Amino acid sequence: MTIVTQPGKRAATRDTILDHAYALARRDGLEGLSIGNLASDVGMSKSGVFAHFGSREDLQLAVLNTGRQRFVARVLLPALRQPRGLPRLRAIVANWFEWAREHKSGCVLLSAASEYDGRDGALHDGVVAQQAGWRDELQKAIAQAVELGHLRSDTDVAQLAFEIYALMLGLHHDAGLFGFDEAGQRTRAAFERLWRSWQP
Amino acid sequence: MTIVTQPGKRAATRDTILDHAYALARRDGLEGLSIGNLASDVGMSKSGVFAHFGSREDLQLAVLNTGRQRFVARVLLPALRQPRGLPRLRAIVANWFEWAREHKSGCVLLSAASEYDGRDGALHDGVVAQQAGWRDELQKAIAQAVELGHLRSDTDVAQLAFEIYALMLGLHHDAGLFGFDEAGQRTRAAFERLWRSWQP
DNA sequence: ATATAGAACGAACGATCGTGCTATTTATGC
DNA sequence: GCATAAATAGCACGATCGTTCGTTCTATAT
Repeated sequence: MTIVTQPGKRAATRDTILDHAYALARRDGLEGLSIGNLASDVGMSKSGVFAHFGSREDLQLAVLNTGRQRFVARVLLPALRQPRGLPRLRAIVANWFEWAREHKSGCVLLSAASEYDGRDGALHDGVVAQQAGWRDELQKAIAQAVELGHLRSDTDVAQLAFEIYALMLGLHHDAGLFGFDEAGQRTRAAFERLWRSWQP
Repeated sequence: MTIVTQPGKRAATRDTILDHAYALARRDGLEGLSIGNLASDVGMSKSGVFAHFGSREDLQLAVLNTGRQRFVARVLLPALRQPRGLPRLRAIVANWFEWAREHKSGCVLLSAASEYDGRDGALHDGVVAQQAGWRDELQKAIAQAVELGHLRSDTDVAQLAFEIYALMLGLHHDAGLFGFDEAGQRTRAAFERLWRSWQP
């Protein structure tokens, strides 16, 4: 036989665990994630799950990384297939909007940001790195739109990135507490105003 | 003697506990708040602390309420001494800005919003009520500014409230992760643009 | 001063936490 | 098919969790 039966058996199980862990962390946050809970959710023993990560903190870091990967795959990568400049930037925002719709009941990345902003340690560092990296991607897309003349040439790139991010925070916040539909409308209206005010 | 020595001895102790609990919850969130930790922080026994609240959930609700009271006292009440309309609205934003500076290492109300947005129960309901109440106050102040002609007569009150709130979320977020100073600048710049675009 | 009520303590409970360690099962390489 | 290695289970540990209960201390009222 030997299609090298399971070269990634370990990795596959780990992915399954992370899949469940991600779902649990969406509800309870990374701090609310416990190995016992996760194990019974996956259908494994506590020690079986534990062996894949070595510590709870490493598990949390892995879940954070899972969130990062999924966000990039859902929001950034599809947008990179759009032409540089405003089309790509608007695609990022549109994909992000859909991400928020799919994650209105809890986003690991955002809850991690508020869980670890006031502490220190590996998770704090991981969250800051993730957020800084995403902000950087956002700024790159904005800068290209400025260079191509799709946005006003005096656009403050970091400022616009901040405002875009703030609106998405507002969307997540209101969607989680008051429902997605109204929050989505407000966010759309705000973005239209935002694009207009940076129009060349 | 009898100056009715301590009519509020119980209430005073409760306030002391809540003061410590509020500080701990700023760091660890309401979900990270534990009675044992709190007791040793206050310098009391676990059961002594527990007796003041009856359950952990009631303690968490009391801390949430403490946060609400402090926010109102710090942000809303001083602004109510300003004349109605734009002055009052700007005072609210300015006080809120200072609140964010003082709470850059963690705000109970905001972390509670992200901890309980995807669950149900008394804490979820409390958070939603608190947030809805604050949004309502914000809208009241905006509506007055519109009525007095300080803002464009076609201003969408709920929309402006959403955008103000989103900017403050951005401030909290960036201040916690990247430092207050830059986040503060961005927020100020965004507000100036915001006021201008709703100017009559 | 003494009786009474209130507040805080101390110990214990069952449960769960993260983390080791040792079997046992399962999959791989010859 | 068998030896070997990897993956998972089982069990136990110390710690901490929220909660209960009975006791002790403190402050009030007579």
